[in-house]
Order: sequence, then structure tokens, then C-alpha cells
Amino acid sequence: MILEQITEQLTETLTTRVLMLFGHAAGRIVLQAPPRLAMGDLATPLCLELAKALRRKPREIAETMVEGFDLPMFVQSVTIEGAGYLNFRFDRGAFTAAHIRNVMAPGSPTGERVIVEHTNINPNKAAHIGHLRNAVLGDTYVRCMKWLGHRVETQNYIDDTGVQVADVVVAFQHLEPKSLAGVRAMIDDPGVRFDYYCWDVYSKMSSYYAAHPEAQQWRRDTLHDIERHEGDTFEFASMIARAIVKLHIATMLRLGITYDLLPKESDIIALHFWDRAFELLKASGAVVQETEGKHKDCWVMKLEEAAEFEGMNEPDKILVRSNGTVTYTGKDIAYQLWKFGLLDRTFNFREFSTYPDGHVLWETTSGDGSPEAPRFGGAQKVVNVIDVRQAYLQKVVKEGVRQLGHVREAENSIHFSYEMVALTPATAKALGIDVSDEDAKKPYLEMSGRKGLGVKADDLLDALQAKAAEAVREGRGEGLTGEELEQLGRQIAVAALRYFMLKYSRNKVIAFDFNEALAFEGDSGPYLQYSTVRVENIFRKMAERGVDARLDDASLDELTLTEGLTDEMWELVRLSAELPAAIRRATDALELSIITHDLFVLAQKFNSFYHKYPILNEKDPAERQRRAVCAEVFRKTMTATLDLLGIPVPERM
RNA sequence: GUCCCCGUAGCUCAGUCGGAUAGAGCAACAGCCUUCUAAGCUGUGGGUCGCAGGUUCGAUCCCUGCCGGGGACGCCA
Repeated sequence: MILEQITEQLTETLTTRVLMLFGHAAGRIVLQAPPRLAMGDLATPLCLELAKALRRKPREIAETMVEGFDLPMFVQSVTIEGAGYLNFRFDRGAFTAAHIRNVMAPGSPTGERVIVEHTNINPNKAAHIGHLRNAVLGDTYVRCMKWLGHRVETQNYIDDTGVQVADVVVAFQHLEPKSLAGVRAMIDDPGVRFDYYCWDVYSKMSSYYAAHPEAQQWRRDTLHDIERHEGDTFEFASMIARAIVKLHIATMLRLGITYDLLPKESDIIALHFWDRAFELLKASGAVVQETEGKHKDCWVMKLEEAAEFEGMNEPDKILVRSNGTVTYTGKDIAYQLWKFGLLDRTFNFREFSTYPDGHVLWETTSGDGSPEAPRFGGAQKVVNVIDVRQAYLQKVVKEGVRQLGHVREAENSIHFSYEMVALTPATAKALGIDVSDEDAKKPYLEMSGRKGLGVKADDLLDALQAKAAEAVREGRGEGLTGEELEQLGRQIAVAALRYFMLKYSRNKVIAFDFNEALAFEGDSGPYLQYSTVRVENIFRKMAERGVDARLDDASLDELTLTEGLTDEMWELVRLSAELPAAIRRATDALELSIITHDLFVLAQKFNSFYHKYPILNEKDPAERQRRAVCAEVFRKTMTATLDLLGIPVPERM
């Protein structure tokens, strides 16, 4: 906050001075922290840039610039360094005293309604680690956007009528027949992991299709029956989908991930969203019916004129097949229009479940809705968290919105794309999967639900939790009840997993490795937790022993920090002050690894500080206060930012 | 064939505004627990930033080409 103000003022002053002194209009002013603290707190290479245009030496320009420079509040000095950089140093004490009252202050409400859709797992099998990356990115993004002041609605789209669910239904009806009651009993049996069970069923069904292509007729019939709501088949599908969605919700809740709404594909069909979208698309000329060629009788969207699709072999996208059925992409366009409130019809809503904190999870319905339902949809901005392999389809959806004339909504249709989580050949072998010689040479193998190749989310969480609980027991676990151990294990597991999913840049393939995911040291979630537990302990111990940290307003007003703040202390404050801008950058760029990275660097600085500057036993009250102030800035920064990352802070570790 | 992503230390990765001496973690080695928790800290070694050009006062970063790896482009979802 303060830092943003300083940067803003310096930018303005620099621009004005360049204009005033040299009659030159400067472009964008670069102001960033110099590589080493000794060089100051902010620096600009402005004079280097100006050298050519002004035909003068950089240092000469710098000297003119510095003469009579009007420094903003909290800035103490400006100097010329290196080849002609202008370096600014802050009044450390004044800055710190102001910053400590303002650490991680959330943004004021923007009024912007944002829909974020993430998770979107096919409800026919257990969630795997690829789904976790999606959900963690989505949930963290939601938390950051809310902190920035946006009004966010979180949706988890359920494709309850698709091929994947149909295949499990086929298996239950043909491959290893079970009655409706039999499946119901399995779902209700707490001893059966129904999502795990279906994981295997689904992959068996897929191999069966591969060996018996004629069996695909079962799939077609099943899909048809599901869509027409016919008989047992429909019952099977909705029962299975519902049971598995509940398990997915539970898995995600382990990570603190929740949703506001579950929109269901079956309701999109039942409420004829597509029919309405189709009318609009036809009316606007965005789709046309082919009368000849290989797409004869299909309704297609022409993409050849859109710059994004330039050079494509096949620039048309079929939305309605020659047999009259709509493609997935078509339904997706209809749904995207609904999200923006551009489809003149909507769902009804009813309660799906209530989270332990009382938050209600809603689902769509084509039947009667609840009068208590909040207003869903009608957003100004829609962010879809979907892996990069669907980039093409997301572009088509965006283009569909654009061709209907909704240019602004198309611009605000954001594909939050990220790379997949894959398995190293070694991990695949460790899971007991046959790896061909050819595959063994690859850097990684794509996970595949059809092949049953993947690491299940709950298995990974269980492993993390067990390892964490064990580490606590071996360490300071004496006197803890089993329940407390489990709670700590759970919190540490969440930290390890969420951090792991966030720390890589989004367009980097994660080649999953158990040892890396299970790391609790160094660049990891537990390291951040541990640092926070440490700082909390300092203040707890001070309170216990009656040592006054002098952090109340009156004491802070008397603060005489300027002389005593060492580089190590000051760096904590400065890094803390830089975080809000980093979070803004991270959400703008959809690059959340910026946050984990900066937080890790901050925690490293703190741990250094911690060893060098004991607080509890420091005799000089002024020095103790200075140290406590820095610790407090760190504490506030960590607790607030870990919350944005969905990482809990344990009582002890 | 067209398009997208990746290539930085032994391994995994930062370096997302073109800026000063390219940084972490892990692994290796050497130290630090009567002192706020050693899931920690301090130190050492480790680099052709894939290759070749170009733009620039300045390139890991921007442009072009090439090499290697992955992905997308379906009347599947």
C-alpha cells in the first residue's frame, strides 16, 4: 500500500522532471528494487534510457535530475549509482511504523462480479493429482480475487450426462451386471470406496471397448437413454454421478476447497439452453448450415476470419452434427452465455449440501428451485480453469461469444490455462503399471483415466498426512492425543500439497514424483508453516513471561527505529510491503507461483533473522521493540498470505 | 502440415516490465541444538542460460532460423 504510493509518486515526479528539464516525454518509468540492499530500496535506469535521445552521458543527465529532487514521504535520499542509475533510499523507521498498521490490508470492494469455474471432474471415478492442480489453482485464485475486493462465485461444473459416466453405466449393465439396488448398496456401504471402485470399472470398460469395438453400440444406446431420462439407465447414471460428486466434494474439502454452485449438464439439456443459444447463433449468422462437402448438413461456426485461428487446416468448427445432435462445444457456448447473463433463461437452484462452516453449496435443477437461492450467473468476468489441452476449444467458445456481438464479454472470457500433471516412468512403475520400453525412455507419461493410469488424490493426501503425523510424533509429539496428531498431520499435508501444486509456473508440466511431493523441507509448504509457528511462539512466550513487545499504538508512535534497523530487519519489512503488488501481478498474470515464491523468500529471511536476533531475552527495550516489530510484520504477512493460499497455520509442529 | 508450451547448476525449478556480479531448493561436503522449536541456520563446491544469427547503450528475457522434448488441431467429451 505504502510502497505502491511511493512508486506512484516517484513515477510522477520523474516524468515531470524529464519533461521540465529536458523537454522530453519519458515512456514507462521502470522502478524496481536494486539487486542488493546496499544500493537502496528502489532504482530506475531512466537516465540510461535517456542518454541516446538526449545525446548526453547518463551520469550527466542523472546529476541534473537529482538537483533539487522533491522526495516523496518515506523516501530519504536519492543517489546516482553505477552507470547512471537513480537509487532511492527509504526512511526505514517511518516506513516500518506506517507499514505495520497496514500489513496485507484487503482491497476495497470493486463491485465486479466474477465467476470462476474449476475442478470440473467427470463424475465417474476418483479424483487424481491432475484434478488437484486444477482445484488448487482455482481455489487459490478465488481467494486472491476476493481479497482484492471482487465478488466471486465459484462453480464446479458437473458433466453428469457425458460419455465417461455412460461408460460406467454400461459396465454395470453389461460388463459385470449389477442391479440398481446392488449399486445403491455399494454406495451406501462405508467400507467401499465407490470412486475407487469405479476407477477400476471405468478402465476395465475402456479396455473392453478397445478389444470389442462393436460394444460401442452400448455406449450410444446408454447416452441416448440418459439424455431421454429413460428407465434404469437414467437412474444408474444420476445415482452414480451424484455419489461420485459427493466424494469429490469431500476430497476437495480435505484441502479447504469449497464451491458455491454445481451447474449440471443434465439441466442445461433439460432447460434447452442450447436451443436458445442456437437461435441466437443462427440469427447473428455466426453458425451456418453446410449444404455440400464433407460437413454437409452440419451447422458450423466459421473461424477462418478470426486472427486467432489463422493458418488452420480446418477452420470450421462443427456445433451441430448432421444427425441434429449438438456437440460439447455448442453446449459450452450456451453455458458461457448464461454465465454472462446473455441467455434469456436460467436454472432453478436447490441446496446440494452444507459445509461444516455453514456455507451452502447449491446445485442447478430443472425442477422447482428454492426461493432462498442466491442470484447466480450474470458476471462481468468469467474465468475457466482448464488445462492447456483444451485451449483450442476455449478459443472457440470465446469466438462464439464474440461473433454474437458480445465483444466485451468475449474479452472477459478468460481461459486460466495450465499444463498437465504427468507421471515419471519410475512413478508409473511404482504404481504397478506396465511401462513399455518405449514409454520408459520418455521424460513423463500422461495420466489417463481410461487406462486407470494415475495417482489418486486421496491416496496422495493419505500418504502426506501419515508422513506428517509421524514427523510430529517423532519431534514434539509427546503428550499429544491421537486426534491432535491427526489434525496436525492434516494441516501439514494440506500445506505440502497446495504449495506443491502452486510453486511451479502454470505452463510447466509437473512430472509427478512422490519424493518431491512429500518434501517437507526447503522450498515447501511445511517450511512456511514452520516459520509461522516459530514467530507465533515468540509472541506466545512473551505473553506467558510477561515481556511487553510494545506493539500497541502508543508504543509504536514512540518508535525510534531509524538508527537501529539492520539490513536483515529492514529486508523483512520491505519484502512484506512488496507482497500486495505481487499478489495483484500474480492474479493479473494468472501466475500464482509468484506468491509462493515471494513468500518463501520472505520466510527464508525471517529464519535468518530468527537465529541472529533473539527477542525474548533481549534486555534493551528499544532493541527488543525493533526486533518484535519486524517479527510482527512477518507474522501478520504470513498468516494473511497463507490464508490466501489455503494453507492453515498449525498450533505447533 | 499448422499452431501452442518447455529447454537455466548433477536433479527439480525461480528469474512474467530488457537493467547492475544469473539465484533458490534438493543432493554432496564442513560447521551450529543448556539460549524464542534443528521441518531450522551458517559456509563450500557446482553455469556454453539448447544452438546460430539479429535488434539494443545493455538480451536468460524481444525478433528470425535451427535442434531436442511435450501438447493441440474429431460429426469424442
